[in-house]
Amino acid sequence: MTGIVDVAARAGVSVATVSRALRGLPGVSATTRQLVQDIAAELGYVASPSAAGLPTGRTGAVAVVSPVARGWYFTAVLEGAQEVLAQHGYDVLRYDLSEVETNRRKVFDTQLLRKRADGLLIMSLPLDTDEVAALHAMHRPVMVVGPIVPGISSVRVDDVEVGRQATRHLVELGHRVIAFAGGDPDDHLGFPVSPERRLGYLEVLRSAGVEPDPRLSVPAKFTVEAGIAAYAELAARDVMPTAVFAVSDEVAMGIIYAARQDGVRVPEDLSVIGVDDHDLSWLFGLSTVAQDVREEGRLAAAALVDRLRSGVDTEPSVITVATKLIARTSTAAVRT
Amino acid sequence: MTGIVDVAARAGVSVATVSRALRGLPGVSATTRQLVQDIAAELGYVASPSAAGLPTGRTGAVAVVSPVARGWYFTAVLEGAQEVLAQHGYDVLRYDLSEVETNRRKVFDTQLLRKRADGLLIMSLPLDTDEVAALHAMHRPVMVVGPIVPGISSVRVDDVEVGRQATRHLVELGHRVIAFAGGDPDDHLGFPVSPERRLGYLEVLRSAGVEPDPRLSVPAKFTVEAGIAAYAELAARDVMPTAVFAVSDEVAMGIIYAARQDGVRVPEDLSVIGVDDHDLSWLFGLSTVAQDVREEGRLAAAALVDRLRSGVDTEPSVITVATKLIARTSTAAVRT
DNA sequence: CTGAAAGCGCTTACAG
DNA sequence: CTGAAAGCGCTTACAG
Repeated sequence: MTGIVDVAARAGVSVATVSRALRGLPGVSATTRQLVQDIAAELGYVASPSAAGLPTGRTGAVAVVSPVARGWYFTAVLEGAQEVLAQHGYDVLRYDLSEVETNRRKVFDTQLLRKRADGLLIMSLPLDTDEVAALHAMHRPVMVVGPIVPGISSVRVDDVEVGRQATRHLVELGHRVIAFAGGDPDDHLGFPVSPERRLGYLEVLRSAGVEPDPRLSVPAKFTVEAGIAAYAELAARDVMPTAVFAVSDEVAMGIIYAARQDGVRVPEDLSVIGVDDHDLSWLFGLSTVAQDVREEGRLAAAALVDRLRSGVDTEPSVITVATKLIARTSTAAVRT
Repeated sequence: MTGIVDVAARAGVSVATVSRALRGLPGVSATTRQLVQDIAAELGYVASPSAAGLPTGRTGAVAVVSPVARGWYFTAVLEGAQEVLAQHGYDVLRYDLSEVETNRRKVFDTQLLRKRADGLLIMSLPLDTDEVAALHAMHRPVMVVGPIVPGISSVRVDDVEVGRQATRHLVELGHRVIAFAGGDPDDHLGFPVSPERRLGYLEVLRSAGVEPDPRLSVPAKFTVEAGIAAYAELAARDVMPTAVFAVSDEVAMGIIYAARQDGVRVPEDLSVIGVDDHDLSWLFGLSTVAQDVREEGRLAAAALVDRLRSGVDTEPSVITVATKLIARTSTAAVRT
């Protein structure tokens, strides 16, 4: 394998000069630099990250952590992040927390990740106090996309506003009996997305003069199956809504599916709106509050790269990305 | 940051002993090993991969390469692969080739990846001769999932059989005028998936006594949009099929969408079958030839780990994963 | 079973 | 502008 000494020998200079020339460091004559670059290219030489990382402490890699391996949202964030990380020459190390406890410990093992990656991009993960402390102890730049975590920079959407946008759309269509599907009763870590979206929902309802009916709130995690279950739950209660605001598009898809199975027409009998603008949402004609998740990934990665470059650990910042209502055919004016 | 010398000092042994004890190497007394392990745990010590990698040449990471950053198929393979890679302690380095030429060169830059990763998992990528040569020159274990590449081990499904299974299902439902949507006219690299699925289609058609009509074959890449375009193309021709075999579920979704927009009922007027069993296929009632993509990822990763462990570069092997017809509601008996 | 020491391939003060 | 040399934190023959 070609090493720096091969390049140095061939170029008739020292390895120090090769190192400087190739990394664009000052103090190398233009001629020498050109020569070294040419020879490196000819030999196909690339510095070994392991070897370069030893003296510098830098790995040239960024770890991207998500709670589960898949899901539309996480892959979209990853795609955006990877795009800008690659542009800046960073490799992407991917971790997920699906084999829960083991991985979680592994990821928050200060030492491990610190030795593997220069920075950390964490997706939408409820973090407990210890974990936040571990993250700080890592002394590496960290960005989270999703929730606001005290002391850590993040890219997020305004979830209360998301709830307002969705509910306002339904209210403007004349709906007054509006259900909310979202929030996980098992979630003891206080993942705030669902509660905040619900807050916006409650707020708009009240300002429309509607007193929220607790029977119209049903729990649902962020899956299609949860949407199906939420519809069943709703149908079993003694008040039927004319519209439902689902916490995500996947939940909305489940609700639409279950409603149709149940002989309920969407949107004639029931309007359904989701959140995200999932890749396939348009296929369902799903109205939604769209967020540009790839862009969130890009912004987070860009901010991370900035901090990696500058070396200064700036004040935690919060970037809020705008969301936008997209009305399609799953919502319609209430029938009178 | 805690290093091996800290552990050694605290345990009152040499760094060599710490190294051996922690890696489970023989030649360490049980007492010493226990002591060292305890102290390492207490200090939260983890060996630096960079430092460990220098003398050994091993990085502890596997690179997973896909042609594009997303898509249901690729994320499913990644999920499966990551699962077993993580179990065996390998980190996952993720690359995609979306910023085409640059990245492609980067990935197939023998030296770079060789210095970054111990092994390579390549997804469904048409590889040209030079690239295959580069892969071999890397002298690292390589697995591909998807196509068969000469001289490289792979995990794949039998795409001709996939074509047979789908077409046989339609033939058994009485269909005789069956279209095929798939194959990319721009694909000059000869990516064989579509052609092979088409081969199975032609074969079953002929053995049912039907002479394939070239007007019933329309091109389509692996996207929903391509499915919509394929339907339009089909509808514009002067022979209308009673069924269509789409090269993937996403293409099938597009066809169903476009057909319904066009006032054509599925399955009453048109039966549609896809391939994959995409996560959301059941929502569309889509009949499909299912492949267990996560399992393909797992198998590929397991084979890779085997070769990484054994060190011997075994003969290229090909693992074929079975596919299975799932009949749902997008296909029905032909109307008489 | 254990340790001293060389070496992996780079980077970075320090001299010149 | 350039080079000699120390050092990054490990692993691995080699001795004992």
